[in-house]
Amino acid sequence: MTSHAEIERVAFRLFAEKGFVGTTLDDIAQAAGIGRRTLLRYYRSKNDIPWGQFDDTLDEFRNTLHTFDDRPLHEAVHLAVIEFNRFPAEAMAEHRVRMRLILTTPELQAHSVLRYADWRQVIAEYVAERTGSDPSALLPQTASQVALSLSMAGYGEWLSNDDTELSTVLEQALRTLHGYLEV
Amino acid sequence: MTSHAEIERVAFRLFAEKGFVGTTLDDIAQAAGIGRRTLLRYYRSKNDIPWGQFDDTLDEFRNTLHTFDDRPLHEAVHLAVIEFNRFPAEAMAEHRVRMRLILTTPELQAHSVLRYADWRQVIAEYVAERTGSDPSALLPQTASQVALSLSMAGYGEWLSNDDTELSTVLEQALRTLHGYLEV
DNA sequence: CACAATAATGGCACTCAGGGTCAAAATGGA
DNA sequence: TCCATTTTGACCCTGAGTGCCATTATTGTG
Repeated sequence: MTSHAEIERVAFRLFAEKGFVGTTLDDIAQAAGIGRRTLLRYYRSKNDIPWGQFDDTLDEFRNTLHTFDDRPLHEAVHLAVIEFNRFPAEAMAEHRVRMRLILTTPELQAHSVLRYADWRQVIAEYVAERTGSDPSALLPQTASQVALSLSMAGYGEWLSNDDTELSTVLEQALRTLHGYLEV
Repeated sequence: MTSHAEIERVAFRLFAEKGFVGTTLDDIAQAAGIGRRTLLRYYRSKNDIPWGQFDDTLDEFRNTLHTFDDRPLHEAVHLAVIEFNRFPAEAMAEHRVRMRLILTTPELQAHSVLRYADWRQVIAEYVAERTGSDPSALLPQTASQVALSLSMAGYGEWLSNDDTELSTVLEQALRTLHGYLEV
């Protein structure tokens, strides 16, 4: 019996050994004891393997946003982003490995915008709903783009300091933006 | 004699006819009267073809930034971004086609982060220089990420309204961010 | 003008990602 | 146990991208 968890365990081991590019789908399939064709049914592409079940978390993200309906809009988004990036302590080590791979491998960096497009859409829809506008309008799009850019800046900082907290750097990124825009 | 301009003219015609994905490198090479191998020496990849000589514009961008050394930091970046996106009136139609292709084709959307990485780096280095910090520090990274996110939001708006000015929407995007963060 | 050095070209063969098709195998009721 | 429905993986194909190398410009020099 094969599972996503098992495949990812095997894949990450190979990525660590031979690098993402240096690992072929055949390598992963063989190491996982399944056919290459089957592997590509579990994941839409090689680039999607490191993302695991990311899409499944978006529903929860949507709910989290509505948790903050009573807060000012920008604050609601900010708090929800922080909440989205909260993981149990024992999962942080794995999350670091995963995100370091994604954010340092050019192929995966590129692919990430496609995965984050849905994430941004969740924010855009929330902002649109609260402002009575269309998700494609300038405010929802700007808010979601900026939310992503702050997350990226935060993650970069987080990955370069092993002893920082994700929630802390995301907070710092927002404060940094405030300082940058006002001074 | 083949030139980048000639190749791109041929390529964009084919992209318009058969779509980006539906056009093969063989199609382009054949239509341009060159070998596929040669085409891949002119452009690092199929994804790079729509970008033309983008990298060459970065030196000018760097200079433009220093034009605004006497302005507040965030203003200097903002003005330079607008200046970077100024094109002669007769070039705007082509620029629209180019950017619409890039921003609506998933493969090219993904690839764009790799191309924009160098653009962001120019901003990060400028901000680092003016604040006496490292380009990889949080402020330079945040500033460059946000500058890109505002540009993306602006371009989205620009592409959806044929009669808007690029400089206008970029201005609007920044004002929208201010409004979003303060209200 | 001729000739040598250097650069550009494109043909060939190869690896790898990804997708379509289909028969075999596993699964899960009735 | 038998039938129906997924799941699997083997096979084959296309297309991007790379290394290698012989051929063909191009350019500089006498």
